[in-house]
Amino acid sequence: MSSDPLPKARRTGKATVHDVGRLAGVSGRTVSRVINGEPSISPGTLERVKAAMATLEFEPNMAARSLRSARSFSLCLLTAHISNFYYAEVIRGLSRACSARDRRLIIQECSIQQAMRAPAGLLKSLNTDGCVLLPPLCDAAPLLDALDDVGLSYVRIAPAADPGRSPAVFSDDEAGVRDLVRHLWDLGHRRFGHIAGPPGHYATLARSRSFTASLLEAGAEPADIAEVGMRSVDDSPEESRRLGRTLAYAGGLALDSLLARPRPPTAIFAFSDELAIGAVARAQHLGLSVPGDIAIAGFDDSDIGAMIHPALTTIRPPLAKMMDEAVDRLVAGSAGRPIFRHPVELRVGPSTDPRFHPEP
Amino acid sequence: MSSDPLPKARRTGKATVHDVGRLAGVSGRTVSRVINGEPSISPGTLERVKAAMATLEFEPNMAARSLRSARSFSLCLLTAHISNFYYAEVIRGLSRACSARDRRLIIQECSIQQAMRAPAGLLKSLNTDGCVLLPPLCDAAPLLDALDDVGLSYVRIAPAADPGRSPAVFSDDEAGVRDLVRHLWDLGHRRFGHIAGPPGHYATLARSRSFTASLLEAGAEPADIAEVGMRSVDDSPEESRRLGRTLAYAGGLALDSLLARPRPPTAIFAFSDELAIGAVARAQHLGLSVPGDIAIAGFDDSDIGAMIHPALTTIRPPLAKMMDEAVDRLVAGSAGRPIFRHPVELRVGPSTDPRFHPEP
DNA sequence: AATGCCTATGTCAACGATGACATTGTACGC
DNA sequence: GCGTACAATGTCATCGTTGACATAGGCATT
Repeated sequence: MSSDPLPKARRTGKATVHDVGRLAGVSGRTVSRVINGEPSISPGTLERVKAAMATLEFEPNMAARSLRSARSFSLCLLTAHISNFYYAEVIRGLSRACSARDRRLIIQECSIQQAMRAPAGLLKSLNTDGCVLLPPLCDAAPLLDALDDVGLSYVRIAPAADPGRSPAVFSDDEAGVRDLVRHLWDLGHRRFGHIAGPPGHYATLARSRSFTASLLEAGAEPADIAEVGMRSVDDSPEESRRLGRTLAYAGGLALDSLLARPRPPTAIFAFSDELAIGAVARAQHLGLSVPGDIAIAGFDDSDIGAMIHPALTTIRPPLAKMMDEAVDRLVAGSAGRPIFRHPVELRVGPSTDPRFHPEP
Repeated sequence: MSSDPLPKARRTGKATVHDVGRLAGVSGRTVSRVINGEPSISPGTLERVKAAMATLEFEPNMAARSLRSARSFSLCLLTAHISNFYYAEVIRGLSRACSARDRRLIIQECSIQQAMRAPAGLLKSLNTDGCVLLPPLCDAAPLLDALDDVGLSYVRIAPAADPGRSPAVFSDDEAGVRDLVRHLWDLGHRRFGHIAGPPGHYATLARSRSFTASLLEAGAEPADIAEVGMRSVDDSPEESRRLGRTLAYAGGLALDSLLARPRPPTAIFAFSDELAIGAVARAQHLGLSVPGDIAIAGFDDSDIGAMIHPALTTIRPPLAKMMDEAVDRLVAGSAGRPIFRHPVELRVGPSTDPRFHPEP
């Protein structure tokens, strides 16, 4: 029998730090240091270890890493409802940001109620280093408490108006809405309508307040600023899903009630592209021309808004950058980080601007 | 000093199998058996252990489980491009199916090229028990080889026409297209157009072939069946993303070329809702009434198709069920499982059926 | 009664990386 | 020339669970 300590038969074919170390002429501990980018590795050693890792196609065993270091190297998107409208961009952004930092991205759909019912269970079992919370969960103080309790770090995605505690990544929705108001005003509109978002969300508040404030500032008559809400959104996934299917209809209904006013608006700003699309479809159904008879704008810059006829005027939050910041906060920590309001971009399209599509 | 073996100070506040065992009066090993649902636990023991787990809010340490048992308890959605159109439903379905089986869902965006360039790296580092491969990767034999090489199990999502090797979850696209053809034929249409999907995907082939075959069977003149493709889709995420933004425009261009034919079609079937939406928007831009002048149908039953005006006639694959089967195959294995073609559902809407929306 | 078999449970070590701590070597200051 | 400091690396035990194997008791079979 060889006295040379050959690698023991392992269940997985994978190389371990010790295999790499043996090949590079160092201990496994040193290989570990290289993996973790610890300082005080001599350049020569670094080189040899890296070469050995490449030769053996070494990939660190995440389970062992997690077990020993009590980190999971994964982040979680925790959200009440995965919709079609901007989640693709959110998930894409998170996925890339995670890849870039060598983290896994876990998706967990979970209503506040679920999270509350079994916070210990669900939140602990997530087994993750941190969570990204998307708008539907933004104002959920109890959930944040539960997360604090189990010691999970998190980042909320929120509009700048959000006075909430705790780390958050902000978009400057207010500024975007101001730009939109200027655009509509410059087109000559004087009577305005707003289709508000789901109640209880800071984004709903932020966009609505900014719309009204900007209009007043521009010189609009208070009587010519109308706002209609949509019916309350239950956060259970089933209900949200059902509503996801009908949110556009809610936009249509809201349009109806705006048009029923004595002095109906000529320009409408909807909380989201989804509501705006419903409003556009409803207007078309009523035989109205958009934007000829009524201008309609949304928020999100969803792919879909760009595909309908007429393409929506909308406001684009830089989701990719925001997700990048979110992941960075979770990985690197938020300590001492200044609040940054990610600027949003007004994207003018034919749904408000007649110059885009000459009527046939 | 107490001789009672109190729980040692642990880094995390969490209870371990031993803590639970002590409380329940059994060994940690038995607790482990309960966790894993192993047989041959006496009912009394089972009861006490479960009670102890509840009392201590015990959650098994995933890292330790993974390390010891060489499983990761997580599944991965591996896809080239996360789009807005049906990914929400796919991810929702996977997320729930995973939750139900106590698995984590990891999302990995990854082009074939990326996967090929560093298969060892990327695929190994995924650290997952199995992968769900979505259409853009369906025909990627090299990727499947790479997955086989690293011993990762996987399930493809595919149309039934796909002759590919290996486990897959099938939807019966052909049957759905046949139903659609019957619907269009019954409405009196006799000249047809098809907007084909991205080249090289089995779904493109399946839907296109079934459309033509069903029409011929119904008695259509071969000269009155037109098909136009869309330009080739590169699978790099950047390119896909860019195309994601413009796929609807591709639908519009395709419509133009169908309308330019000597005997233009009166009914059009697009490979996807996304292409169909572009075609509808283009038709409306040209001043055509949908479905008055031209009927347009899609595929996917995306939320968005239901929101535009007119709402799309489309074909609904039961994605939630399919994702459930996919997860089940990965968790429980595919051995001896018969192929099941998930039936799809024709959903008729006003984009083909004039009875839905009386012209104003 | 001895044998075998099965059920229910326990003991022990090991999965692979890393925290805590130890050790060597080298440079620097006085 | 000796102490101190720090850089570079090694040793060892450990994270929490489970695979491999052992054991104790019960029942049936011969």
